[in-house]
Amino acid sequence: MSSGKYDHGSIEKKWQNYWAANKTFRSDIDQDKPKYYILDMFPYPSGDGLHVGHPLGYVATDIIARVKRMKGFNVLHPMGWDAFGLPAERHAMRTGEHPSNITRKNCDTFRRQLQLLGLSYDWDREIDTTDPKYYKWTQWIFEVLFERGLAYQTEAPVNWCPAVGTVLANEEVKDGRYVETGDPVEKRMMRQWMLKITAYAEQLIADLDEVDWPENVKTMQREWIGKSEGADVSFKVADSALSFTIFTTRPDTLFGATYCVLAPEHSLTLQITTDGQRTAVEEYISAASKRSAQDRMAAEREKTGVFTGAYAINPVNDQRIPIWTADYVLAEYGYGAIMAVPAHDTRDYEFATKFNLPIIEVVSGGDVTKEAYTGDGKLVNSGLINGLSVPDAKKKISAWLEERKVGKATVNYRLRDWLFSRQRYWGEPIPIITLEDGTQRAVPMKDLPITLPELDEYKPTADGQPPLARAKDWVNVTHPITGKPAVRETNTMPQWAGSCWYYLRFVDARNDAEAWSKEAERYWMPVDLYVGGTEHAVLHLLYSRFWHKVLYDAGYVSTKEPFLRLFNPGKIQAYSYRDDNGKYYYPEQVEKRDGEWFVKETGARVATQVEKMSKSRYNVVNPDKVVEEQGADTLRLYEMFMGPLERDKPWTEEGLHGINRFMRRVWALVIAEDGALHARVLSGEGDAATQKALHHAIKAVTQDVDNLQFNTAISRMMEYLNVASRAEAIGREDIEKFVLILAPFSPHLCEELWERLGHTTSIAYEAWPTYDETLLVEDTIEIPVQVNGKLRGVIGVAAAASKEDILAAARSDAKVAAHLDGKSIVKEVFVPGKLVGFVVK
RNA sequence: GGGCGAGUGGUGGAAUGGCAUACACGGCGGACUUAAAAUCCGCUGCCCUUGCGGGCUUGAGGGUUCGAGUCCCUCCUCGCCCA
Repeated sequence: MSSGKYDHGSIEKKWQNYWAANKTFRSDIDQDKPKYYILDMFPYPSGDGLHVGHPLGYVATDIIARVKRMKGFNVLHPMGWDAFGLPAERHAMRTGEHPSNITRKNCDTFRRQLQLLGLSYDWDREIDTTDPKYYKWTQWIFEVLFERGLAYQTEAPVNWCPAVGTVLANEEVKDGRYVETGDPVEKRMMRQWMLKITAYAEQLIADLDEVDWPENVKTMQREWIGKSEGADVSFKVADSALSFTIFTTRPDTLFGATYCVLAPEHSLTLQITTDGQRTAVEEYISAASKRSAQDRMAAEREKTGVFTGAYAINPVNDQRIPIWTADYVLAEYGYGAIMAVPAHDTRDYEFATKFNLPIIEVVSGGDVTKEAYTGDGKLVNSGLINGLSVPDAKKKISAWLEERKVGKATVNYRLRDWLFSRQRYWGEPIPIITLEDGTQRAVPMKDLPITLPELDEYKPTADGQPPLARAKDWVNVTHPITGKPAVRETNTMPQWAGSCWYYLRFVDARNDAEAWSKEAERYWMPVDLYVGGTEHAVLHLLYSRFWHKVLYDAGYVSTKEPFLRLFNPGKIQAYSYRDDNGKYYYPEQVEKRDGEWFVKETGARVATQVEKMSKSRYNVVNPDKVVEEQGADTLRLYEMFMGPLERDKPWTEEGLHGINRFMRRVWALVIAEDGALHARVLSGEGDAATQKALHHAIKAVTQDVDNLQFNTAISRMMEYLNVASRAEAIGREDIEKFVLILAPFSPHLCEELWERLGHTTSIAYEAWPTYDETLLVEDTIEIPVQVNGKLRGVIGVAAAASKEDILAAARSDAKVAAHLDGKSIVKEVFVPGKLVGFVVK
């Protein structure tokens, strides 16, 4: 029974069932077709479910995936879950419920919500990073790193969060607190697993030139890696056999070094401290350990520091200069020690001014009595490099240092090795066992995965060991080769691990024999388009590029870079309502009166603002509700119509209704009230204007989709609809072409229309329509006429008219003539097909 | 402090150096309706003008150009990243 009513609910359900039953979007290797791998950054399935902001990028990639299929590409478009994570573990600590239970429930919710949107994923490739069948291979990759010497243990200063009982990565700490929970974080020395990402620093910078990514993301990565060229210089400690090495980007200013600074954590700091200064230095070190790196580096913070009582010998002039310790020098950067040149470094200048240390100018060009001079100039007060420019002085002094064996030119990176272990339960176990003699072995491949043991308690042990240490039977093992007793590693991997390589698993997601087959990797990789938020611009994208390069060097993948093109969608925002006390109200609790907003119940005035959607701001919009009331097609189209994909923009209920109206008008264009095809579709060819609008729309949509400009593509389809709904007759083929170009945007509606137009197979693999350029050519065109740059008239001329005819017509136009009258024309401007201009005096 | 991006009607936004404000929302008026919703039609940047018509307008100010939202310089505001 074909209804005449646009019933989005039944239509969407019908086609979602059809796609699932027919596995319409399943993708298999097909050497005869060009491949297209389009990937969304997979989500962490939180307990809150989706809000309408999440699927913005997913809808965009879905449209591209659908268009590519229609253009004959074999499309790989998968989805999965980045499901390890702290919230599930905290839930487990509170309730004792195993984290996998809550994780499974959350994945089910996310999958259901995504499927409601009609996204054309190949669900047969769904992956879940917490599935042992998946993390078996995460462990395998860790072993690849371990065997290549890229995973090692070290005693490292770490961010320890006592409340959570684990270490945190630097990026998880802001202002001395854990960004997720706000709990305080302190520095602590601990034995930790590290990954040697620094070994790839140079390649990670260099290969950015080969990918089509937004420049700002490339810049962020370059800055994060922070390559700087300079020199290592060795300083002797006066009256002792000790020495220390510093790194400086300005070896040319060595003669201006008036003191040295060791980081509080530097191994020599306490050792060289004189008895008189010991108490002060010890107190200072203790205070510094409580501050975060970001906090310590903050330029606006007042500099602090303590004199150690010791002196260093400047190798270039044998001068004795005091050694201080100060927390603006970080142990993790360079060697944790610097030479200070206050005349030419702003932070040293600030420090020297505060503590009355001497300032010696060695580069001319500024006024060092007022501020540090960091520019170029001629070297002064600098012995053998006097008179040279800064770059020349750098070269000469570096060579001089190298000759005397007191230093050398070096490259330094801000990037540190990646702290890879966490003292948590809900992560991948690190597949390493330690024998009694302390040697460490990777667990043989045949024994992977090492699955997580069941625990009664998910908290760290009383003596501060990770939760896995509670599973005694699990921890104590026999080494499978030597038969000797050994213990398992009780640290787990950070959440980044699973997301580092999931794009590779997708190419062969059900392979139990290997992480992926060579064939599948060669066919599908690299990812042609990767879409996800800028919040992953550095970490996730840097970590996975690192793993990918290791896998490339090990011969497991065939490309140097995993993601060819990257796109960052903006965020969907929403209006929120807040009273003077900062209390938020739901949109349905407030009303607008005379341009101001009030709480309905109390009449209190509230301020409204556009903010990021979040539960705490009472402004999230639930996609389930939108789909129920207006349909998935409306939601999809609205999100694409709101504005440029890369921009942040606010959700409005009115805008959504406007798109729903468009959906209903499209329906009514094709389907009559009785459910049969509309009479206009059945009659004749259609007029030229309607056909022209169609071909304009095809052209625009084709181009705009390539550029991810979905908002303008939709505008053009609306223009077509505006023309077509007035037409008496539209050729059947023409209406089909319109349905075809709209199909990737609103697939359910278009499948239904396609069927009612008499087709028996899915629209998903129908050929993408082409446009006829000759139909777009106008016979007569309107040409604006300017006099002295101001628009004075518009003339209609034949498109083929000559320049002379058009200029004559322009001159004789009544309005134009009035502005030419009594003046002399000094110049005529003629832009074919565009404009005529006169310059008069 | 440095780098990058943005700033256009009441709102979201459109515009290879060439008719600024497409498309949509909202608003106003009308048709249909007992009425409302829905739908359809018309108008809708601002100012002056009864009208005809005229002037102004892309964060501010300058510049290049016959012509600037678009290119260049200075500045302001907001966002992000680095410090």
